Amino acid sequence: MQKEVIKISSQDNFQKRYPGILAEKEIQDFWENEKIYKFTPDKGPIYSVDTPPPTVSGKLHIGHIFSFAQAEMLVRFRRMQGYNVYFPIGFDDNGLATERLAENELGIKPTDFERHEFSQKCTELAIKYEDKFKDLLRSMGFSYDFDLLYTTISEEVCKVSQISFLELAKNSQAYLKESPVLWCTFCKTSVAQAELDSKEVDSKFYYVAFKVDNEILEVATTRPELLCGVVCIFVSPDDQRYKKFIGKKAKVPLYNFEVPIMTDSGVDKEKGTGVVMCATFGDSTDVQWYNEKRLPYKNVITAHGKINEDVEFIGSLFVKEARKKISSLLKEKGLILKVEDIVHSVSIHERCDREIEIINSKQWFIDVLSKKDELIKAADNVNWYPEPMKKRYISWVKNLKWDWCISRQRYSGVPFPVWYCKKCFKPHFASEEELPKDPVKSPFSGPCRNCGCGEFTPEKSVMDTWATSSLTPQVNLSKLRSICGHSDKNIKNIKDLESDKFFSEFIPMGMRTHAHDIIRTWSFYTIVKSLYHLKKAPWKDLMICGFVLAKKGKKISKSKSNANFDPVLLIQEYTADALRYWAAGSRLGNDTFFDVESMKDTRRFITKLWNCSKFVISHLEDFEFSGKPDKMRLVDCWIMDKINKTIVKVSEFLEAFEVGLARRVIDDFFWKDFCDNYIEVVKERLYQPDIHGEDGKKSAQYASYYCLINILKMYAIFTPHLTEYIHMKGRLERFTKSPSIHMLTWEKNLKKDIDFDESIILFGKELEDFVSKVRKYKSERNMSMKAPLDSAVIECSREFKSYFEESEKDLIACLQLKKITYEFK
RNA sequence: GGGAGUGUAGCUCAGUCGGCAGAGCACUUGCCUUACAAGCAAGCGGUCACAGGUUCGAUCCCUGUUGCUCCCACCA
Repeated sequence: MQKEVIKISSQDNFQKRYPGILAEKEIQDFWENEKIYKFTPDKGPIYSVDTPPPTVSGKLHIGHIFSFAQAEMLVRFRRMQGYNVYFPIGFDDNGLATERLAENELGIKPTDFERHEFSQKCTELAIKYEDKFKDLLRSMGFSYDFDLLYTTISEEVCKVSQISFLELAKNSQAYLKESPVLWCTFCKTSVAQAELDSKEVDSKFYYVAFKVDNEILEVATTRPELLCGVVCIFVSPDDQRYKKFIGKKAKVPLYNFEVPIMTDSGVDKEKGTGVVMCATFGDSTDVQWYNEKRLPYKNVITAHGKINEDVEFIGSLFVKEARKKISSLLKEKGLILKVEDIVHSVSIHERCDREIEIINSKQWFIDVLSKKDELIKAADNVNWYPEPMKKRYISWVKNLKWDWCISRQRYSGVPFPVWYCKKCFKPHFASEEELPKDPVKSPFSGPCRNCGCGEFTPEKSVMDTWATSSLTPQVNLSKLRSICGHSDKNIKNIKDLESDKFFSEFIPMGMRTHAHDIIRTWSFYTIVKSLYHLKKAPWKDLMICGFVLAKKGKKISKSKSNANFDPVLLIQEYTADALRYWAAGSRLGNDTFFDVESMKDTRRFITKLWNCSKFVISHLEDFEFSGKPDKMRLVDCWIMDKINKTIVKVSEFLEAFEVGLARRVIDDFFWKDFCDNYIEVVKERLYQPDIHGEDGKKSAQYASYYCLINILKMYAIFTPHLTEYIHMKGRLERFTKSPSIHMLTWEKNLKKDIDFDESIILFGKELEDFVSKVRKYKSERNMSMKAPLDSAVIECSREFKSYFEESEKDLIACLQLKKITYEFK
């Protein structure tokens, strides 16, 4: 038999069930209308947050939601500590990812347009997606101030990015150089080391016969198509087998030109035949040798991934066709001694998964290799949460092999404000006043400062998108200045900001947050830029979140196979608060799984908090919140001390960015101590003041209100809609004097071991044990919890007897006892 | 090959700065109890990866082994 709906009070605003998604919509509108999260510069000390601008490449997935949610909880915590939180959002809408989106969605090719036309189409498309992103972020209850929004393709951001470039170029920290670069022949652009992935591929080891005088020197290679580009042969210096060849010349098969045989300790005697051919360029070792040994350069592979047309046998063929052709030619001539099937890993471009080549090309670089030590030291100026993530950064920096190539032969991106003299090729830069500048659209005026020539070609490359997003602290600073009415006109150098009054307050920013996959890009590049420009750390704290993995241990990507993880649908089905509560379920930095089953837990929580609040609030009708009553019952003192202790513990975890551990502590208190024990024990005192006295009711009202409001405040960072809805519908504004739960501050000055009476917390423990013992007795006998018992024995410490006596009436009522007797432990 | 994390109940994960091993889910049993059956109470369930060492005592500290995950290197 189901119970009838119980009427709580005449003014009851509480539906039987929390209305979920409807409530969330109502609350989001309320926040927006009341501008609850609006940033106002002069409201107090600023706590600024550098949030990751998501790449506009289609959809936001559950992984974004997971890490964004964890970070946002921290932001809410800071806000409720009284900080004036600067919490912006940006979108990264320039770069290859957005180009790909435009190509796929609009069915267009960049080569069919002028650069700025194609770029324009990308931007228009990006705006469409950004609106969707915004809707989703809003519907998650993320408390950004959308007025602080920036996009990386915008003029203001372009300007910051170009200023950075000019300044680095001026200081020779950015330089133009023709040299071997990592090159994607599919995307037809240079890329940086950070954009490489690797992949295991099936391949073949060809054992090829080189001739030295009249002897055969066997060389194993996976890339016989590069024979025409061989510039040297290397053997290990202590390899006895080949001692006699050192210093001689080897004749390259098919092509019959001669190359020197040299030694290098990097050669692995065990691998292949222990003889390596060095071509320009098969891999990064070739580049290293080319640089170290000053080897000649032979142009084999073109930007389009074909063999140079002048090459005999394989000219104009794609690399893989060329490989086939060369290997069959070698076979025909009996120059292949053996072919071995192998699996080896190759570098691929993260955007297209195609194999990377190394070609000679003129590009802009930012020097990082010569500053490795400083960059490693710079890691110490930031607090890494969790700490071990710092090691990933350090190992990345240690292993860097390439300066940061920042020019991309692409379309959508920040242009380089540079023109080159047609005659002497000297680069000429735009002046800071005219930024942002697209040199393709506006010609350079004035003669060449080197040769006097009047003709120039614009730099057609655009910048790596990270060259811009590495400046988000500066972008945010610039935004702050502009909303404060300070123009950026006088800012010619990023360094000029140093004298700015906002600079010292804003930089380093309070915290940066992102998932661990972009340590080598976003963290690293931002640290590079701030080391060069600002000479200080970009942020104080760096919070690094984990990933959401699909069940198989696979990364969830944007691919369709993971459509059941679509956040929009999940919010519809389970509410944003449910997703948020789930997101707070794991430790910082740890990867997690998403399983719809886990949504059951969160639904259970939401119902519980709703019902608990309903109960407490229904007993506050005649409650006046005017300080602590004189006579507080001990049980009430206990629960208040217990929640104070909980607040301290939760704050400690949040200070360490551990939202998951923090939530667990609140859950324990809320569910066990407060709901299952405290409320049950004081219930009758609230219902029956005629039996238990008006002061007993007042004491219970005070304690239960105090706990409820603090429970709501703590949960407000996790489930902001639910807690706000309770605050609103429960008319808690009567007591809090605040329109929103999110404008309240957490209890302050609760310091560990100062504000609590430890003995009363021990008493509470014994009280809980006693309640549990009686319940167990009834449960074991299949009795109803309501069934009366003639007597029960409290086994307690002697010192707590008087405490228990004071609480006897509560216990008798709660447990339906007739008599209580005591025994001492 | 180098490094980091991790291995605790069927599942997901806490925890112990060395002292009887914890939660939620799942499962079993019972219970309508003036908030909540989307609930409550109780129960079942563990060689704390393995092997040594330190210790009165080790799941925790140390050494080694091993499984898994990730980062980096490996690309001839």
